Amino acid sequence: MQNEEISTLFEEIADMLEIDGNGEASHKFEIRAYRRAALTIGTMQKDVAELYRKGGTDALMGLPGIGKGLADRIAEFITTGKIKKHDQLKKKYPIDFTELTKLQGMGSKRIVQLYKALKVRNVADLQAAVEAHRITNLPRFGKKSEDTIRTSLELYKGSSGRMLLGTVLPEAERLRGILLSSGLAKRVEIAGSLRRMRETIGDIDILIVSHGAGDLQKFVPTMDGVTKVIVSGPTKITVQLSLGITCDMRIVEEESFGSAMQYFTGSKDHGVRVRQIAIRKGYKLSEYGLFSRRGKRVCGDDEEGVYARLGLQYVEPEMRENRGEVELAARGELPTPVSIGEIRGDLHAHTKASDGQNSVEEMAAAAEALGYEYLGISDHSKSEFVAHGMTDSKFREHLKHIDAASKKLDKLCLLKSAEIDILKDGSLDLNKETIRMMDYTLASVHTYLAMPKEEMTERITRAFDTGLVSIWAHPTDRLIGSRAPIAFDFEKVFEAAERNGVIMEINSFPNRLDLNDENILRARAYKLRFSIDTDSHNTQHLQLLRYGVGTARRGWLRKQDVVNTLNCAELLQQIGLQR
DNA sequence: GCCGTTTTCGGCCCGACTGTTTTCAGTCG
Repeated sequence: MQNEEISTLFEEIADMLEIDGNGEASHKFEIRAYRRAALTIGTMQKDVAELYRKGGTDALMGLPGIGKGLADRIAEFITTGKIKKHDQLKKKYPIDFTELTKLQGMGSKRIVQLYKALKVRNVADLQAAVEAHRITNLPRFGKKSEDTIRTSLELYKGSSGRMLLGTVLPEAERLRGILLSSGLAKRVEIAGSLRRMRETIGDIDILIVSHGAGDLQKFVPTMDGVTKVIVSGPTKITVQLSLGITCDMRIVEEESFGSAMQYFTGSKDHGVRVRQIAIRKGYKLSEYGLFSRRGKRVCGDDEEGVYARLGLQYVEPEMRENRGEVELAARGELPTPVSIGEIRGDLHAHTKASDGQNSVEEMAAAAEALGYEYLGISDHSKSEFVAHGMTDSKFREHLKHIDAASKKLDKLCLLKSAEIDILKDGSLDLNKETIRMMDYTLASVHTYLAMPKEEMTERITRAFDTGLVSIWAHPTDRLIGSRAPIAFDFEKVFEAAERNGVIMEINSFPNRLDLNDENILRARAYKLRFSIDTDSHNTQHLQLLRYGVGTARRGWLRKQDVVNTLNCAELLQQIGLQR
């Protein structure tokens, strides 16, 4: 799948244009167009190349932010593997913008300044320059800048080598599809951390039951997206993908498919615990099966059988992290995690009224197509200037519009909401009268993220104590690999949420996944409920829900812990402002 | 370079913060 590559190229073109054509007014907007398109392509879950093959550039122009010019560029990449404009700019600026811009405090201007002064082309060069203290003396840089860059480098290193779940899973599914339709494989399944829905992925693991390993060894290198073969044997083929990640394909026998899935899904620690239990019960468990002491295969063709034979409840992949799940499974006390089919609606979605890319009506149609009962429209409040946040008066008009749009729908119910900024002092960014017109509210912190822990705790609890917050959106504000979570006292904040009935959001956006699994597990100690939302900014984003559901399952949340498994009437009764 | 119930031109993502300056460039949301 080439979505990520196209998105990256567009981002880089934007970065390079930023320094290339200074001054001209039209330029600014061209840059913005490239960035908008990069976001659209980078977050859509469908294969953009397939969309092009089926519908040509016309189909591409149906995507938000893609017009004639950008559609042509996308087509150019799909057919030739390059974008001429990108190549030309890159010749002028041979710099790894993609990686360098991931560092906080580094924009295209500073990157180019460092390139011109110190020949910094990539993250490694930058690291060397920081260590040699060569940055401090540059014009408009100083001690503080060097420190900021050093901190960013540390955050970067902590996440490097891994890619976002939301980037890798669609690619793994595409590869699975190719293998299945090749006629060479009877069965193909995704295993590893992808199956466990970890927030970042180091490599793709795919298990295959084949009709003949020889053919697969010949076929795999020809697959679209495979750039290099690293290992190729009868049971294991490792390849490099153009996505920038490796893929391990293991060819296993049908009779040991279940035990292989169990083994290769992991986690390592979970596997160790399960194998300890096997030993205690007089078995030996490996990827080839569950064997008796005398070496006789007892089972292995399906995973459920392996767990059952060991006297364990089946453990869902997302829960296999050795966080006590094996012990609970042995006692038959494992909670059943919420599943995606139980979700009846999405409570966090933006529209053109603020920074979304689709209209209320378009978002509603997309939600209806997913079979949802309700969709909460939650646009930004006025402090979110960049996001076209709305003033109180604009909001009232907007809420009326939502009501009118809802009346025209057969099945779907549109809910009136807002994503209201929690201001610096803990007050809300809209007045009470406006808020009272809504069905429920989301509140979130978007500014002053570096606030000290005590102040931030005070700010958040004060917002909760207004009694006007239904859902706390993307609670920690972290961005995976690029922004650390805000600092607050979990105990005090969760207690404040408890006494005000504030629901914790699990934001499904791939670079957020916030709350994350660990924080959900912490929050479970309180009487709190959760809402799994997408934070959609266009119709495509509604598809991102599965990442939030995966995260919720990693946090052991059950159906009854998640408010958007309720039907519309129950939901409004329980979370609405008029409760 | 995109977009349109003010539609084929002329808008569009502006303001605060930070660190560096001595009047502001760069980054972020």
